[in-house]
Amino acid sequence: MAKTTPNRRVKRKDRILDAAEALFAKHGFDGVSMRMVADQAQVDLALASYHFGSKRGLFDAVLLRRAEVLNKTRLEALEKCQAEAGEGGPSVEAIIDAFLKPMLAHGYQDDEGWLHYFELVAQINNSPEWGGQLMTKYFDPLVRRFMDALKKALPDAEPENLYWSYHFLSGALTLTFAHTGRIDHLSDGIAKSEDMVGAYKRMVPFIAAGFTKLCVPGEKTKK
Amino acid sequence: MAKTTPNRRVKRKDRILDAAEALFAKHGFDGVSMRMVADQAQVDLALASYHFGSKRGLFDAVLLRRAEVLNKTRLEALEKCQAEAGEGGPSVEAIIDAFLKPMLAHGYQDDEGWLHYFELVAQINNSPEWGGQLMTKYFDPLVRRFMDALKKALPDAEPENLYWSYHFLSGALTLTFAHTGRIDHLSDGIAKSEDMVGAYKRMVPFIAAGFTKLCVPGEKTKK
DNA sequence: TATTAATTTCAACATCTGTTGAATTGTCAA
DNA sequence: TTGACAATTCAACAGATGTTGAAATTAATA
Repeated sequence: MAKTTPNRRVKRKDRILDAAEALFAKHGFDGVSMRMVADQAQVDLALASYHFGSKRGLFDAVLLRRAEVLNKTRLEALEKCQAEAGEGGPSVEAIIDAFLKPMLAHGYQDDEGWLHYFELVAQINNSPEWGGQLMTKYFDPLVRRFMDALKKALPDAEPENLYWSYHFLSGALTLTFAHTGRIDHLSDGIAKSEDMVGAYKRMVPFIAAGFTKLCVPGEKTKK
Repeated sequence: MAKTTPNRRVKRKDRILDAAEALFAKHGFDGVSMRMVADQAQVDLALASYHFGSKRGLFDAVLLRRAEVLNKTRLEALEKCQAEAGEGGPSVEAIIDAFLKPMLAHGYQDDEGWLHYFELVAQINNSPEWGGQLMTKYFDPLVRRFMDALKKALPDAEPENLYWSYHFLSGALTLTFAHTGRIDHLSDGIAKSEDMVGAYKRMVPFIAAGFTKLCVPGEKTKK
C-alpha cells in the first residue's frame, strides 16, 4: 500500500468537507460559520483554514469534489446512449435520461453526502450572486456536450428555443433535488420529496415533451 | 386627504423595505446585515429594528408586501380565464398562462422592485431551510386554486402526476426569474436572462406539453 | 399653544465572525 | 534516534453582528 497520502492524513480533511457540505446545503454560504463546520466535523477551528486556506476555499473544495465525479458519470452515460443509438443519434428522451440518471444513481438512499451536494447545487443555481458564475465554471463543458447531442436530435430547432428548454429542465431538476418538503405540504402527502425514483420517472417524459413541443417546428397544437 | 398615516411617516419605512428587498434578493438572508440595509436606505441603523422588530421581521415584511398583490392578481387572472372558458373549463395552456402572465405584467421593465422580489422568491423556493415553510405560507392557498382548475382540465390524471408536474413548473419558473445570467453564458448570448417576454412565450407551451404528456393517460409516445 | 405619541438618532452591549502566528504533536524517511 | 515536514492545537486579534435603552426630534391632537 504505497499511497501518496496515508489514510490518517486525509481523514480529518474529509470530515471537514462532509460537515461543510451538509451545512452549506442547509444554510447557504453566509449561513454557515467556520465554527459550525469545526464543531460538526469534531475538529479544531483552525484546521479548516489550514487545509483550505479560507472559508471560500473550503466552499469551492466542497463543490469541486463531486462535480468532477458527476461530470464524468454523466459523460459516460451520454456516450453510452450515443453508442447504443444508430446512425441518427439518440432520441431526445434518451439524452434527457442520460442527463438525469446519474444523479439518481449517486444520490439515492445510500449516500447522503450526494443528497447534500445536490441541495447545495440547487441553491447555487438559483442565486443571482453565485448562479451564473459557479454553474458555468463547474458544469458548462459537460452541458455543452449535451446541448450538441440535443441539437442533432432536434435539427430544425431554433437555438434560442433549445437553450430556454434546457433552462426549464435545469430549474425543474434542481428544485426537485432541493428537498424543501414543499411538494409534501402542497399535495397533503400524496407526493413525497424523498421519492427520487418517482420524480425521475415523471421528469424524463415531462421534459422531453416540452423539448419536442418547442423545438420541433412541425409539431403544432392539436385540437 | 385624511390618511391614517401621513406620507412622511411611511416614507423611510418603505425605503427600508426596498433596500432590504434588493439586498436579500442578491445575497440571501444571512448575506445581508442590518447595517447594509440601513446604508442602502440612507437611514439610521436602529430604525429598521424599530419598525420591524428584528431582522427576521424585516425579512417577513419584505415577503408579505408583494405576495399579497401577486396572489390577488393571479386569482383575478384565473377567474377571468375561467369565466371566458365554456362549460368544460379552461384548457391546461390557458391555466398555465393565467399563472405566469401576472409575473410578467409586474416584473417587466418598469418596476425593478418586483424583479428583486422574484429573485428572492427563487432563492427561497430552492432553499431546504426556508423553501417548504415559506412558500407554503405565502402561496399555498392560491396554488391550490390553480391545482383544482388543472384537475378539472385533466380529469383522468393521477394526483401524483399532477403534483409533480406543478413541481417542475415551479422549478422552471423560479429559475427563470432568478436572473443568474447562466443562460447568457451557456448560449453565448443567444438567449438572454432579461428577456422575460421571450421566456414567458416559450414556457407556457413547454410546461403545458409536459402536463399533457404526464396527466393524459391516453396520450402515448408516438413513434 | 400645550400635551401626548410616534419617529428618529446616538451610543453602547455582548456575542460571533474569519483569520493567523506560535507552539505542540504526529508521521515518515534516513 | 535524528531530522524534516505535515498536521493539529491553542490563544488571540480586529472587526462585524443584531439588538436595545435613553435621549432627541418630529408630528398629531386637543
